[in-house]
Amino acid sequence: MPELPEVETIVRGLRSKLECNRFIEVEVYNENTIKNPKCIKEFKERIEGKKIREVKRRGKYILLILEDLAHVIIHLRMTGQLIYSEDQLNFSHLCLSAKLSKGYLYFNDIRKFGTISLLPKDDLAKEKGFWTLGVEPLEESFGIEYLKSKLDTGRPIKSLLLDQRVLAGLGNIYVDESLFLAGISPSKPAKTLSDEEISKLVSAIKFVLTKGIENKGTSFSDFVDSYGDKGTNQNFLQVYGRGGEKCKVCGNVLAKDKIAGRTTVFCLYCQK
DNA sequence: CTTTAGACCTGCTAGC
DNA sequence: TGCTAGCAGGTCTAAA
Repeated sequence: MPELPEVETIVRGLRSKLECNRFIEVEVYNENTIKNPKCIKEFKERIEGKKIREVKRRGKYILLILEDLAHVIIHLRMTGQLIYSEDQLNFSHLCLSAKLSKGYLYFNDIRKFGTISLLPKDDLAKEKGFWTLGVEPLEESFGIEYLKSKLDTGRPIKSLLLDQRVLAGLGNIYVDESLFLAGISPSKPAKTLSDEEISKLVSAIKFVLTKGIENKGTSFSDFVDSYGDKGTNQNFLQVYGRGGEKCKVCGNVLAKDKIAGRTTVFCLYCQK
């Protein structure tokens, strides 16, 4: 579920609650959630008692940086939820709970794909997906020049945009939305994009992500922020989840196809 | 280098 | 009403 705007929404909600808070006691209910260290006992020993110094987002990862600079690296995958509460709560798919010096932190995950790693700051390369992330699409380092430097391939542009080593944080929703807004077909080979298309695409990505954050994320089914509230961005989607319905711009029926292994919705007339 | 299928899990929905 | 196939925001691996 969560792409960059959803993860950013969660992080913004957690920041004031977690920074300077402290892990008192951690319970793990699903051992597979903990990737590193492999041993749950060791995980608990290394996190309990530690103060949280900083809460950050990088791509779709949530980072809790502890006082000893060790990183708790959390990935929500499809259905993970990270919820803070002053009071104790119950969840139906709880994977981990933490009693803090003030309040409680819960990791709830229906499909149990989500992962948590705890790594010393010199060992972050062990979390490979995290370590190899590309640039942040909302930062200045992402611009026309950067995108152009990555386009020398025959891969479909959608596949490139989903590649976290190129751009950190885009997923199926925001890629489809960005390509629609830029008027580019998702299957168009990356190397055939014109300068004008590259420029439009950069703007579209930044716009779509910024709006997603303003709307506090897209809640298609499971996404909730750190307080358990839904976002509103689903009300503004142009193409995602609308296959077979009418294009909001030209009125033609939106196409649905499998591209880069993912369901892709686009307009044959508006996207070339 | 690239794409694709399968794996990891559970729940929801469309269709019979 | 009830069952089943197919699908879902993600990523990793193995195989072609």
